[in-house]
Amino acid sequence: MTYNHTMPIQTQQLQPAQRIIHVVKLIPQGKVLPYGKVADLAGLPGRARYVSTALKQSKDGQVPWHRVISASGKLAFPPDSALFRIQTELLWNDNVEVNQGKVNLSTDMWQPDIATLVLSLPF
DNA sequence: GATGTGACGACTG
DNA sequence: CCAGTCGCCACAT
Repeated sequence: MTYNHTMPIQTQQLQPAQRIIHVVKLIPQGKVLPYGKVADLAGLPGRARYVSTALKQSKDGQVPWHRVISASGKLAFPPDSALFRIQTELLWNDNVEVNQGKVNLSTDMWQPDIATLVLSLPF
């Protein structure tokens, strides 16, 4: 079929928040990913804060939200908060060390290869 | 629109 | 390292 500009190109359309959740679900056990990187992989550069918004709204227990951390390697919650303690425990369950509220990004950050992304991202 | 609020991130001292 | 500042962007008021 020849291209007709009157018909829109058919692409897999997922809403931004859905794409964020999709990316977060790809983070393997034992690895973490900063908010900004999640946004990048979701095709939303510069929208790190939107990642936290989307995660907060998704109360789906299937989303490994605890694997998303700040770019500094620190957990994003205040150390005295309940969520901080929960996230710390979930990360330890993943076999990820959390010391002083921080994880070792050089060893524990997810670094997917291009092929994995091409095969995993439906957009 | 204007304004305020974040589970952010880059920069600075 | 850290703490503060500022830019950023989606959302709620």
